[in-house]
Amino acid sequence: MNTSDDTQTSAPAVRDEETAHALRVWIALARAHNAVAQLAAADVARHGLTTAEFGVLEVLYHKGPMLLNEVQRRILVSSGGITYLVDRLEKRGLVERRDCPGDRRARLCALTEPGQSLVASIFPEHAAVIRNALAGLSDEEKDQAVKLLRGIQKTGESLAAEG
Amino acid sequence: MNTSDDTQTSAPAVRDEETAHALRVWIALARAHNAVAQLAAADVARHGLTTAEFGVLEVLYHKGPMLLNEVQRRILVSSGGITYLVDRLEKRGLVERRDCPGDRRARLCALTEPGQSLVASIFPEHAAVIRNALAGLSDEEKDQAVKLLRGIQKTGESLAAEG
DNA sequence: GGAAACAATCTCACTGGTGAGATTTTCTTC
DNA sequence: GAAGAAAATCTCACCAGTGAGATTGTTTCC
Repeated sequence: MNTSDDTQTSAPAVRDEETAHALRVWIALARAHNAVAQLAAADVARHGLTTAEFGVLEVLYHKGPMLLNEVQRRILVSSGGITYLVDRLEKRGLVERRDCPGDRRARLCALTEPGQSLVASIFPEHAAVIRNALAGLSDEEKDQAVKLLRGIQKTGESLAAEG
Repeated sequence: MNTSDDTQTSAPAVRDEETAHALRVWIALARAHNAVAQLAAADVARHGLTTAEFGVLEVLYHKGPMLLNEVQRRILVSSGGITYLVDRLEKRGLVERRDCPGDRRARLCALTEPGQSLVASIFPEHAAVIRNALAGLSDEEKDQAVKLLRGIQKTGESLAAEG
């Protein structure tokens, strides 16, 4: 990500410096995310799950039954995607749809008994994979990282919101 | 990502604490990445490009012609993916394949003249989008973030390498 | 209490990307 | 210098996920 050939632009050097810093962060962010995501994906793949599928199971495990809507927002897929995803999990008997008392448009999504015990058996191991992936950072560094990353998220999301 | 109900596990509290920290970092990393990736994708989409397509063009722009192989490693797609990606860009006349002098298995990939000027016109604007997305962090915080993220990447990649 | 705006889900055609294996060329080692 | 391992790319069948629009139900507001 070399910007040293931008000498023909009229932007002041300070701004170029800031841009260069920002691009470095973005590259580092993408690579770090990719590295961890690959480990996470490889781990859940051993149980025949994609990360999205595991995400659904995990959120239902920790938060209980939930509208499709909410699951969708939490795991960041499209409306068509959540239907497809829950269809797959339902076919495998890990999840079930229930009517939502008080709103007949909506469906609740809940773990079945087999789904419950699958997550219970997978999750601790998966958490250990994540712990190892981040073991290069001390707890203080992890706190720092969370703070910085949340700052990035916040700015990004507010920019996305305004268009 | 609530782990406070793990009281039945035999893991010591210290380890649980480390795991909880790690999970928080992983969540924050995923959300921050997603927020910036969405902005980046929306920006390049205005020119009819996906992020992967832009990635190819950008790396060729900054590093010059390159084996398909190298492009593939840099933008993190599969072998089938890079063929498909370069096919698409080639059909649009933004990129061309050339024979590699000295190795008849390999193909070089290079920007065409239109490709060159497209990237030249898009890149500064795109860099500005990234700068804005990360404007919530001071330059010192950006440096910190890069350091922490590279640490995560390194651990992740070495874990992936060993299996 | 009816109309219109809004909300939750689902359908469907499509696309970006994967991964195993095929093909061609190069490197290594005997 | 021949055989086999390794490398670079491509092919192809497949799949997860998207997004526009349809459907059904709810809320709001006159």
